[in-house]
Amino acid sequence: MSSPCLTEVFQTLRTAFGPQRWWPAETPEEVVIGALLTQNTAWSNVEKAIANLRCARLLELEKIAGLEPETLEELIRPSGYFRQKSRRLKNLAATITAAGGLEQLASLSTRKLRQWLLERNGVGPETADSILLYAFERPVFVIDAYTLRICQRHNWLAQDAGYAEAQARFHRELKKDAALFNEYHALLVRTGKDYCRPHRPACRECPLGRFTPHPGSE
DNA sequence: CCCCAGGCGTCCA
DNA sequence: TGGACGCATGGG
Repeated sequence: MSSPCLTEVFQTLRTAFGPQRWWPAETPEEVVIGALLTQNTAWSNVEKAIANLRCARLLELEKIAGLEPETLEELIRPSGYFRQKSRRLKNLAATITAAGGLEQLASLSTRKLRQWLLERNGVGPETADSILLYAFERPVFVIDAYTLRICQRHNWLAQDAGYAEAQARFHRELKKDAALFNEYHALLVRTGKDYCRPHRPACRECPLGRFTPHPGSE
């Protein structure tokens, strides 16, 4: 079993953990902001930054686009890399606002929209796909460090598999359903946080234990 | 003290 | 084209 059925994996996680209710945001604009701020950063730190923005009534792209860079830096400081992220978030907010907001961008095809997002400074594949899935509800599977680590550790993917390869596997094998992709990715993050840490053996109670191939069980 | 977190851009061989 | 490196805070 070097290639388990990904639908079966989903059912197992869904039964083990229940619904995850992602993305933890109240509006699509908040998803965009959170997606940028959470890059290589613990979500607990992003929450502090989001709280600062909410408290200042600045949790909107149009308002962020008009802030002084130093002002934004201080608000998002807890989320780390605050100078980079301040510049990138302001640029992204200004570009989206200039384009007429998320509602206007929603008229683009998923392919065009992904391309448009990837052209923004500071927006790579995971950030773009997170925005596509969780802000625009497009059926695009998000690959993150947890997803890659889980798939590699269980030998569902080659050890050197990258973003595109992992995403292709999920797209090939699953029905293109935004609600499914939403829940699936959230469940993989949950699983990774609890059971698939780097440099730590797989935890015994990991619900995915039975999907791990044993030596000689080819 | 250490390592890690829901990445990305740049630089250099 | 691919591997190192910088970016920064906060928690375990």
